[in-house]
Amino acid sequence: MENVEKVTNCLQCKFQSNIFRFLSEEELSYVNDMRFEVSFKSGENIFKQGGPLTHIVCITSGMAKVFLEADDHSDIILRLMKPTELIGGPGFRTDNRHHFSAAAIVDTVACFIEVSVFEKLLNDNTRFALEMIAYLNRAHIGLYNKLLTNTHKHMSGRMAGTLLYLSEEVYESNVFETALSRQDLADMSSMTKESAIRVLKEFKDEGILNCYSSHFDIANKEALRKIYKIG
Amino acid sequence: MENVEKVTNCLQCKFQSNIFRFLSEEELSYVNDMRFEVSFKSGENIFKQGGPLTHIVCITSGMAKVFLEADDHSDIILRLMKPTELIGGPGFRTDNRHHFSAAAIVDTVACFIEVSVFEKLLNDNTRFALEMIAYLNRAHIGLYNKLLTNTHKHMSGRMAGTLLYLSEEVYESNVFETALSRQDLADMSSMTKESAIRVLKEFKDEGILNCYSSHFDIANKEALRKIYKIG
DNA sequence: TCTTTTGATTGATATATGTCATCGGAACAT
DNA sequence: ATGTTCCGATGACATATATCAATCAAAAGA
Repeated sequence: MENVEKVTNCLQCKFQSNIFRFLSEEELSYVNDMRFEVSFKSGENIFKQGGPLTHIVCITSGMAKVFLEADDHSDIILRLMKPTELIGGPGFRTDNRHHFSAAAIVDTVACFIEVSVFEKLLNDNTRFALEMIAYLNRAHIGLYNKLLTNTHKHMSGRMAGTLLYLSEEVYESNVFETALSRQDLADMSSMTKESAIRVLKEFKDEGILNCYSSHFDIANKEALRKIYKIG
Repeated sequence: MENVEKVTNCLQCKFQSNIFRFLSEEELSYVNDMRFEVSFKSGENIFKQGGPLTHIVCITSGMAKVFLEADDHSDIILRLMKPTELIGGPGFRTDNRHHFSAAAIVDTVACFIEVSVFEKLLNDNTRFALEMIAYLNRAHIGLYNKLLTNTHKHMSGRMAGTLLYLSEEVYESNVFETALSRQDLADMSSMTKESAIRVLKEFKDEGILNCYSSHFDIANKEALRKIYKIG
């Protein structure tokens, strides 16, 4: 029972619902025996796009950004990972490589589980496999949204989307301190750092947002939502 | 054995490898009994974004475009579906809705299989479920590419990507006739119809491409590849 | 303390891309 | 034959966004 709590604590994937809830106690205990932890300092890579996908990673404490690296060295930040969130990757069961990079944005502890452990669980437990399919499909829906937003909305709409994401899904508050730089905010919104700063200033001037350095305070969320919706 | 051929013929998913190869003969025959065909005229919707996801669809003959519909009524064409390709959708095992639309671009026959049939197969056959996960992951990799291309490349790079996709993955030839309109090409490349026409003209002027109305002939594929790569 | 570096900010300017209006031709219906 | 509609094509123009250069402020070393 101790094992169960320990693992569900570590592994439960809040973001996309807990895909571990269908594991038996033995299975959870098995995962727990096989996992190990690694510490990362802020800014360090947890794994690297193009590198071998040997382990599935679960954030235990801290926060990480997951991002695509383009040929021209610009990045697209796909999402932020909080404790208990799981980072798999589409290389699983395909080419066994990472298709995005992950980096700690504050000091972070992550727990590593061998890919083979996952494969065993999926083989043994059908319900778990179905849950994994659902998990992947939810990720897919998120990507469709990102594609629509980043290709069909203007800068203010994209930045509004980023701020709403941070406030609602990451920090769960209208007021938050963030370790993200302006460049990070730009990489989340598909624009240059300068444009990000200018859009934030616009929001400030319109009284929608208060922000200085790392402090953010969304003053008018409805306005932000409208900007996001209209584009 | 007849059944097997019939179904693999209908169902094999060439695009993302055949996920049906791990079904037993009984399972294939079960699928075959449960499927039924529907004909669509060119331009007709096969299913609609937002609508209920009750069946998985497999193109038997003809061709269809799969596309996201934005709030402002503009579209993003995700990919084209040829015979024997499968259209599922991320609504499967999540919200049971379609997250994209599909429409025939020529007269098309599609075969429908109830979602519950799929769920039964996934439940009974672990290997099939693992293959489904691999299939989803490959689709995921494709989306990352689309995201990188459509947000970080210029128009000529995006159109080059579209032409390479058509030539290599859809028509499998440097010369092809297509039912796609200029608007469709634009929707595949995240730009306006006018811009698409202008970029095609550029390619023409540079001797990279010959095209008039629905006829396309890629004269210099290497140049196109380079344009795609550089952006 | 002083220097050095890094990140945030701003302004001027260039460029890519969208918008709008127009026109011609082909397909199609009357 | 004649209008009508739709699609492709083109030019003029507007505007969104990136680029470049220059400060400024704060943090980090030395």
